[in-house]
Amino acid sequence: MKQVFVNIVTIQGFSFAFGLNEEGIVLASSFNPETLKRLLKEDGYEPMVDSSQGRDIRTMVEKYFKGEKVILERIPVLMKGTDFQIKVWEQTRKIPYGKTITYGELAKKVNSSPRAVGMALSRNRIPLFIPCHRVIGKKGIGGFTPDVKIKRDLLKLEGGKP
DNA sequence: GAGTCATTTCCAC
DNA sequence: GTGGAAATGACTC
Repeated sequence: MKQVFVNIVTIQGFSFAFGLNEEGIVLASSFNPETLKRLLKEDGYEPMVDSSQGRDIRTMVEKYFKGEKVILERIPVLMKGTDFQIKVWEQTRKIPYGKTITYGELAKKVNSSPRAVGMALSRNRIPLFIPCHRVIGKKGIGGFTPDVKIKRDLLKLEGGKP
């Protein structure tokens, strides 16, 4: 059983946790530390809360929640999923900070349908590092797992709009 | 405005 | 296995 270093960041009312391996690659993240640990265990990892690892990533995450512009897409992550899901996630990572696109636009990029895109995004195990909160509906914010409220907060954080 | 179909995955039967 | 539903949206009547 492989060990995974888990960092938990609690700041500005957010509670965010991520797990990384010895190489510093992010394996999973979640807005609920318990959910993250469960995810890692289901994947055959042994989560170990140890903030001595991944300090640079935690610093970036903390800055991000304080409203600073941080390039999270240069952090290495492990994308595990179907070909289609990975394609959608890669496109999602290309969305710049503070910008949003619709499910329809993203669907066009991968030659698919908005519905399928939403499904792929809901299977995203690495929120924030894959900025799925920047993908919104054309007529409404769309959805978010586990809670749409988090998505709204993140967009407010990036856009600075009330 | 309401109904229908497209595309991919998950869940319950 | 199969059928319905889900982070939607575009098209038709």
